[in-house]
Amino acid sequence: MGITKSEHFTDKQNELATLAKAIGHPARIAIIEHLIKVNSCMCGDIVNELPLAQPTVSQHLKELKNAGLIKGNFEGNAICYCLNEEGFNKIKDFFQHINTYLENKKNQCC
Amino acid sequence: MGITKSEHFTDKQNELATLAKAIGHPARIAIIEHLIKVNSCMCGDIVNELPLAQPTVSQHLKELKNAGLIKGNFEGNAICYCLNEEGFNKIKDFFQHINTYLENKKNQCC
DNA sequence: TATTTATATTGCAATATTACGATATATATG
DNA sequence: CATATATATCGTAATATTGCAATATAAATA
Repeated sequence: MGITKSEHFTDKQNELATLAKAIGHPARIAIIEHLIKVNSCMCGDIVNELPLAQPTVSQHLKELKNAGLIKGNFEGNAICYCLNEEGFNKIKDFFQHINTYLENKKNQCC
Repeated sequence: MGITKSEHFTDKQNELATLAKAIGHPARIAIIEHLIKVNSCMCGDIVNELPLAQPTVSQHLKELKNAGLIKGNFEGNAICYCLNEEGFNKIKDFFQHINTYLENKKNQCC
């Protein structure tokens, strides 16, 4: 059906899924990596950096913004984007939990 | 178009996107969390744990397996699933990179 | 205010994902 | 081998995502 039954899962699970899903596209990975590289930049720079049309990039930026992974400020008539710490902090705990588990695990069946 | 132009991105970017996408569903988050909680378990336990039909769960398990995030072994006539360290290690570096950046960043526009 | 520049939104076609009933397959055991 | 149990696959409907051309909007400046 293409419709996720999110009402059956916890808020935390849905939130993590939303964050991971937002990261789950190569164009959005590329945007995140570019923002790390240059610290912050104009939206137009990202459009030039990616092999996608401007409306497509705008859409990807919107998804990252909605997920809380980036934020943008008007700077003149352009918009300056950069990473949003809040969003990444939410995922951090999840992966730390997993890593701690993986480092200490024993007696697995596989 | 619903078709990701993966040929325009690096292998690394596509790989990370695939991993994040696999995590990007609450049912698959629930599966990962359950496997951490019980260390390893029969496929049937996961089916009982989730509010989804058996074929749907089977499909989610397949996606996690294809992404390299879980693995399964036959144990009698059932299958024992557990986390696959390899997959999670690939994401780990990405997030560590981001976290290191976020902890040291300065002079952002936003 | 008119123009330019930068970004967002709309509308739509192509493709992907989610979900599940029905069914197939694989293993264990009688 | 027949049956039971566990899991996977198939087929299909509903919905979501991706991508872009066309267009709208917002801010700066002439």
